[in-house]
Amino acid sequence: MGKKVKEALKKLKNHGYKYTDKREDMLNYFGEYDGYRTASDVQAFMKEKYTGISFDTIYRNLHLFHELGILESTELDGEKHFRMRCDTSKHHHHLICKECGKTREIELCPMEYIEKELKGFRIDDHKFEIYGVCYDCQ
Amino acid sequence: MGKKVKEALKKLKNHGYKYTDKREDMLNYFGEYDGYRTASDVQAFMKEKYTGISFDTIYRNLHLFHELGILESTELDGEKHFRMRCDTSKHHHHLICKECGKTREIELCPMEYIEKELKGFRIDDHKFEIYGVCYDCQ
DNA sequence: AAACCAAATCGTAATTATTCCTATTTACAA
DNA sequence: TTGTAAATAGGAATAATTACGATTTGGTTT
Repeated sequence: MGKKVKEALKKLKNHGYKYTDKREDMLNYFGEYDGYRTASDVQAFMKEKYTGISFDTIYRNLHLFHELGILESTELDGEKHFRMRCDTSKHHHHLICKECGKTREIELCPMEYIEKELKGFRIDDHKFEIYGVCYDCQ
Repeated sequence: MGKKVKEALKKLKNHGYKYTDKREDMLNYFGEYDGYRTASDVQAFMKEKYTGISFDTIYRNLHLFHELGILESTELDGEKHFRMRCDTSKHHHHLICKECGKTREIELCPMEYIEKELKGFRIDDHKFEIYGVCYDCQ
């Protein structure tokens, strides 16, 4: 089990959430995949072992993990995608493969270079993503 | 009627599509709003005049306009948003008000500054958007 | 102006991702 | 071991979007 999964399980416990084998398996799934996965990807994986697993369980846990900062998420083609949170210390953006969801971190954040254009707007959030096809998927 | 709407109607005709009053009204709606609107916004507007207008008509025309480059689109909170295409000549990005959908163009495109990070990826597209609340909505 | 035909529209059903709800089960603390 | 809040199953509900057969209409041709 990866370090991030161990930390995530500890974080769950610290916040008073219970340990379940399903949660551990979901976390391991993300722990072993360096990219974005949809709820439906997770469900497909979980069904192998837990044939009767419910939507509710998948979605509830995804949202919980996201709330706790274990996962980060984005929306691609109308579907939410989740991935294990990158090194939490630094702000970053991603290059995302539309085939496999795998990512590469982008160092540059364009917000640093923008000041004068933001006058009058209250800025809440921003998104910078590059989409394409990674080496392995080409 | 705005210049862009006139051009759009001409473009429809040039591509062999028919003129309809519904299309003209939809185009005028976008022509008069400098920001993003959802299918449901358009529908609400169109229902005022055409009480029985169908989803199909709204969506078909939105997609057609998008295909022809009359509208540009983005996805916010799981919902497609459309706006009249900005000056088609130059690549740009947007500051988007989450309240009213109105936009401000951003001059800077971060892609210019990124080269070394893209190796091995085939780049198809990118998204740079800033979200917040505009002056009028605050 | 009448006829014709492809395009446009209506009305509604189907689809997809997601959320919600209630009854039941389970983790784990006392 | 027992109590209880959390977690889950199973399925219904919602929301945005797409699909499709039947009908109507714009615009061209006769």
